[in-house]
Amino acid sequence: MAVNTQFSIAVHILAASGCCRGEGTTTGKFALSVNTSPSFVRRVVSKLSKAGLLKTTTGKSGSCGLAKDAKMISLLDIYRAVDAPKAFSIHNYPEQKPCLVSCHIKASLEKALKKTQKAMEESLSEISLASIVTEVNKK
Amino acid sequence: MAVNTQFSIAVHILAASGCCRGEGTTTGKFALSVNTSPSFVRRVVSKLSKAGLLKTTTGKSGSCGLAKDAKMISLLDIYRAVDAPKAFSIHNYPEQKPCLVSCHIKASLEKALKKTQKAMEESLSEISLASIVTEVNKK
DNA sequence: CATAACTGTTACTATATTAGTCACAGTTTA
DNA sequence: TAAACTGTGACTAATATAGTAACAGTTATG
Repeated sequence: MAVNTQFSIAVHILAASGCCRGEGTTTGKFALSVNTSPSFVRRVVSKLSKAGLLKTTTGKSGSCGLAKDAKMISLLDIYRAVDAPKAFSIHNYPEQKPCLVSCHIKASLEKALKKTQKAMEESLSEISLASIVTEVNKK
Repeated sequence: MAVNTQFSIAVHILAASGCCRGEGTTTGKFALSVNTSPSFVRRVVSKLSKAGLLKTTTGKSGSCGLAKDAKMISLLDIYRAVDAPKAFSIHNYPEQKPCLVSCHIKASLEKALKKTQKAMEESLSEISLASIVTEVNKK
């Protein structure tokens, strides 16, 4: 379970908010659709709301709706909103002085992986929520 | 700790194997350099060995050495050798029949994320172990 | 005005993945 | 034959994440 699924849950919630206009788009309904607890959904919704992707109204008959056009929301926006962990993590440890590798590998690796992270984020930025919604509706 | 650091440790080990020719490249030495236990290093070494990236000799004065030229080893090779987790994981749950999104989102998302995973792997394949070694030696 | 039905948030528990440790079998050199 | 390696398996510890419950705050509606 130690794998972050918030990103995919977030996409699900946003897609549902985009598709099911009119019907009750509440965290309770989402929880059923995603098959998790309303509380967990609310936690994700809260992040999306703070990131300006989702607009929520409180009170009775409160609901969730996209804050902007689905075309204007990329998967990268969602990725950042839930602040998913980096693709790679570099192990951290004190440098062992006599060892050249031990002292310098971290910087070298970080530099290299920054490129990879960027490649991934660029790819995410090219996929819009709208394309996901279209795909879902097509079937 | 539920973050996979084996990849970066693997790179460290391979870099050390490339740099420190001659000196004792044993799992014990690596453990000091990486600041972890010899046993854990051996587990990673074992994977790298099976993947054909590292050549080990057993017995007294056994050691580790690159199985091929550092130029011929990409970070993608290493990534695959330690079988690091995918960049994204899609949450799994039973489909909720009446909900269109619940039934179709998974396939749509998988398709989209496959692109991203591929972008990441392509980026990794463009970085060679040799470039890391050069970087380390430069300093 | 009271109640019902939402969101937003905190605190706590359960679970799964990963690293760390120990132990020992197998191998090879001296 | 002993010493010093690799290779593995079993077990424990640490930690990130999901799951759960409880409650405060908000708003529509009778």
